[in-house]
Amino acid sequence: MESQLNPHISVDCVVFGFSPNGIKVLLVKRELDKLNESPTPSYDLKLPGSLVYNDELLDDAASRVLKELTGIENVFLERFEVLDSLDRMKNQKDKEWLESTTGLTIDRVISVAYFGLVNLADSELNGLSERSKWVTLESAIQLPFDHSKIIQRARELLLHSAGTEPIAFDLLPEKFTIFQLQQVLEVFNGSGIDSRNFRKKLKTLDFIVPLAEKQINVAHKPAQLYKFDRKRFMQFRKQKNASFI
Amino acid sequence: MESQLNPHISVDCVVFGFSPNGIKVLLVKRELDKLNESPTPSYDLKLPGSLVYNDELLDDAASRVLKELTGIENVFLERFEVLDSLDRMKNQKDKEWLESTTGLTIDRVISVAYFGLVNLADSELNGLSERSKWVTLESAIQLPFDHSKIIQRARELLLHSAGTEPIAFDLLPEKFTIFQLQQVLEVFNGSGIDSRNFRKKLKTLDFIVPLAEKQINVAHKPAQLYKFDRKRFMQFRKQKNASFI
DNA sequence: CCAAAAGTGTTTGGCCTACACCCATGT
DNA sequence: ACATGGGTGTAGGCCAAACACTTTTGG
Repeated sequence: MESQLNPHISVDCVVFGFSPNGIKVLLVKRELDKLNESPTPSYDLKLPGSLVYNDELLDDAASRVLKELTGIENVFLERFEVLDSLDRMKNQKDKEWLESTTGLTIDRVISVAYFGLVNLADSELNGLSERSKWVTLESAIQLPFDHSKIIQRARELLLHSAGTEPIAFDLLPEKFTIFQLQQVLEVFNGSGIDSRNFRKKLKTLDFIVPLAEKQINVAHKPAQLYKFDRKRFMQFRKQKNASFI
Repeated sequence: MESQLNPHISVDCVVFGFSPNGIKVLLVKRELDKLNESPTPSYDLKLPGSLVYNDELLDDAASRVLKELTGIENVFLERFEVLDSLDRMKNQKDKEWLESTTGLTIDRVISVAYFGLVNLADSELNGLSERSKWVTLESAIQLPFDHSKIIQRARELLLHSAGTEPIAFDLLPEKFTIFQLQQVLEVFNGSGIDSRNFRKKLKTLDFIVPLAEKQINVAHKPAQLYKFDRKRFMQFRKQKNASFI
């Protein structure tokens, strides 16, 4: 097993950006110059995704590809789907593009799709590469391969999993207050969580870990800071009716 | 794209067999003679699984492989996991076996795992092939590749979805008694449902429909018969915490 | 009459919900 | 002082769990 690209296995990342204006999705530019040899540079947009190395785990490949293509790192990506249709490359242009960029002969590619969520207000997103772009969900309906379908499925997942998947924590800073967590969950819910009951509930959840630290320089009583323990959450979610809302 | 085996992509099927005594899992014998050239035939057991053809959908591959290796067909198989660790072939014997049976050079294989459920009492299962075998979950703990781990994950899925997916009704006849339903759910649970509470709960569920019919020729008080209304169930499951256990 | 499963009510404890006020800090 | 979010307790309702006996049939 050598460190070379496997021509049959790829990953694709759907990264949603959360902002008060709405939800956007992160795409990357795909250069089409080499194919049609036109004098003017041309491109279209696709999901950040690529083939996987033979000695690479899928999770690692997803993080690597996202970093390489968009500059974004430290996004928690969750595997959610396997794409295996036989007509994924039905557009000859897509196949040629993939062969020209990888230097490999491509017949069939099975793709494992990942899903992530970031806060567009985060300053860390300033490392965004030139070739990547946030677009609205409405404008991501005619993408290469089956990428529009993947985005559609990820969007359904987003709507149905606010209380059972750890997506809320992807929108929060490392250290957050209970109030911040509540605000994010209220956006998913459509608003209306009682703060006293919410705090009581959180005290029983071992994956919300209090830190020996409080807010500073805030114009109110400084709040206790907490962190999210993902491992403990993964245990928690295995229980029968595991919802933290 | 020709009809040949893809050396990087496989499917594995975890088929659980339900019986009043407990749950069993379907394994197939793997001949090891060719490897060690011993005079006495020897084999061990593994999950029914195999490489996928390049022009074959994963779902189709899973059904085909299950049919070919065990003789069982018409089982609803659900995709539930992707296995991608780098040490899936850490046992050299497994790699050699796969290479000798496929005639291919194997480096890395990613496997897509499927899950299915059948009633061991069903007469249709008589087509079971000689080389396949139902074993208890306890005796399936030291299997080749990562098959024990796959079974473990499928078992968790089974437990998690017993009360939220309609899988219990796939094991019951068209007309069933509450006691029969309870027995099925008790096997999923690992046993222990209070019949009085269970009957109370069921009376509130409109998808368990009483028929104008009772048991006949039973050596006890004849029980009311019920049928399962799938459409009403689909409505029911859309609710937030929809579980009928 | 015996075996086997059918069927039926009440009590208890835990959990979720609703609800209102004082606290610490920066401006 | 005042604005802002931080942080706390209690009472009521609902639901799930624990618990035992009588009924109906076939053998």
